[in-house]
Amino acid sequence: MSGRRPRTAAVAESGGTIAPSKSQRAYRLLHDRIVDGTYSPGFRLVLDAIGRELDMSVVPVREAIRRLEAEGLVTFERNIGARVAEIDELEYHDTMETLSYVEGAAISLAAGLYSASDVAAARAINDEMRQSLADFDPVRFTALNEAFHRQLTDVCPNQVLGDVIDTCWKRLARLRQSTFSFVPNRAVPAIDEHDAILGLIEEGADPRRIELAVRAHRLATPDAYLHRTQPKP
Amino acid sequence: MSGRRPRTAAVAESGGTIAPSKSQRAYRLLHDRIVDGTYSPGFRLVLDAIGRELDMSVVPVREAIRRLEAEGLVTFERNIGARVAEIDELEYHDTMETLSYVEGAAISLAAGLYSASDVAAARAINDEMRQSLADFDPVRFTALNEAFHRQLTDVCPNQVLGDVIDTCWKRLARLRQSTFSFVPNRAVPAIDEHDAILGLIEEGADPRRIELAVRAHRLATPDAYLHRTQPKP
DNA sequence: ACTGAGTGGAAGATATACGATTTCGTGCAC
DNA sequence: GTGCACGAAATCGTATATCTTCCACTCAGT
Repeated sequence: MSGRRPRTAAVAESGGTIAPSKSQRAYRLLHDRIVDGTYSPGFRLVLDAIGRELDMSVVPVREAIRRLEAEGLVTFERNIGARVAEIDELEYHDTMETLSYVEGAAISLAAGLYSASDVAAARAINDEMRQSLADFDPVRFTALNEAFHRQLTDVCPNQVLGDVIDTCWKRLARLRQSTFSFVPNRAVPAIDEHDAILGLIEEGADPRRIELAVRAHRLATPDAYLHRTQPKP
Repeated sequence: MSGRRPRTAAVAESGGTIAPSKSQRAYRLLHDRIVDGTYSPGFRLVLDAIGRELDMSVVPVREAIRRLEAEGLVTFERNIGARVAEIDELEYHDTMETLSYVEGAAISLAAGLYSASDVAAARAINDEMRQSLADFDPVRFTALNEAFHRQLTDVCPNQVLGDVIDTCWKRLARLRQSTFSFVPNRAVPAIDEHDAILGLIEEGADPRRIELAVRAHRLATPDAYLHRTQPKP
C-alpha cells in the first residue's frame, strides 16, 4: 500500500537482501503495531520491555523511537518516556485539512500524467469499495479508500509532496482502529465523489478544478464527523 | 524567526530553564551548523568526532542524527555513516513547489484572521526588504523574506500545515548560504508581490484568490533558478 | 483526616567496551 | 604497470554498566 516510486526523504530501508539493523527492526515493529492499533494512543512504550521482547538492548530501541517521534507517531518526555501519540479532534481535523490541500495539489499536478490503466486501476478500487460497502465491511472499505487515494497521488512526480502525504496518512493511521475513522454517512457520497474525480481526470479537466474537487472531497469527511459530534456554534 | 505559536508535532525542546539533554544539545548544534552552512551538503558527520567535540559519548549524537535524518537534513547509510544531505535541483524544485501549495493553503486559511497589526508588521518587514535591496545586502534580504512569509503563515491555526511549512523551510535552509539562494532578478518583483498579497488580505479578497497569488509568487522563484554545482569536501 | 518531607524502586540518559563492517593502503604475483 | 589479496585503521552497531531523574508510597506532624 506504499507508494509506487521511491521516496527520497523517507529514511532508506536499506537493501532488501541483507539483514536489517536492529534499530530498523525495532522501528518497523513499533511502527506497525502503532498503525495496526496493537498499541493504541496513550500506550506507554517502555524501552527495556521492548528491547527484551525483540531480544536486543535498549540502544536500538531508543533510536527507533526517536524516528517515530520525529514522524509524530509517538510523543516523548525527557526522563519520563515515550507513549503512542494521542490524536485529538483538533489534530484530526488539522491533518485532514492539510491532506485535503496537499492531495489536491498532488493530483492536480499529476492531472496530465494519468494513463488509461491508472484510471482503470483507481476505478477498480472504487468498485471494490462499493462492494465492501454492500458487504458491510468497514475495515476493508477504509483500506480501499487509502488505496484509491494513493493510486492517484502516487502519479504525482513531486516527491516532497508525496512525503508530506505519507506523513499525514501515518498520523491518521493511528485512529484507523478507533470509532471515528469510519463515518458511515460519508461512505456513499465518497464513492460517488471518487467517480466524479476520475471523470474529471479522464476528460482532461482544468487541473485547478480537479484540485478543488479533491479538496472538497476530503474536507467533507471531518466536517461530517464534527457535525455528528457537535453542531457548530 | 520561528513560529509565534507552539507546534505540536515538532519535537518538544523541553522547558527553558532546565539544562537540555545531551542529545538535544547535539541536535541543536548539528542542526544549526547545517542550516548556517558550516557543514555544507555532503559533509561527513563522524559520530566519534562530534561526540568528542561536544564532550559526550556517541550515544546522544546518534540520536540527534536520527532525528536530523527523519527531517531529511542528513542522509545515513548503514555501516557507512551520516552526511549532510545533498540538495539537488529536483529536490529544490519539489520543495519550492510544495511550499507554494502549502503556503497558499495556510495564508488563505488565515485570510479572515489577520489583525491590522499583523498586516502592519508584514508590511514593515517588506519595507525593510526594499531597504536591504537598496543597501545591496542579499543575506539580509533572504532573512527578511523568510520573516515575511512566516509572519503570514504563522497566523494560520492549522498546526499540521504549519509543521509542513517548517519542514520545507528547513530543507531550503541548507542552501541558504550558497549562491543560488538569492535570485537577483526576482528581488524587485517579489517585494511588489508581497505588497499585492497584503493588499488582497486587507481588502478581504476571496481566500482562493489569495491562495493563488501566494502560490504564483513562490512558484516564480524556482523558475528563475539556475543550477550550479556544489563543492564537495 | 490532611499535608508534606522522606524514601525506594522503576525507567530513562549516558558512558564505556567490544565486535562487526567498510575502506583504503601496501605489497606481491603476473 | 596492473590487479588482486591481505591487513590495518577507521568507523559504525550493539551490549552492558552506571548514574540520574521521576514517581508513588509511606509516615510523621499538624
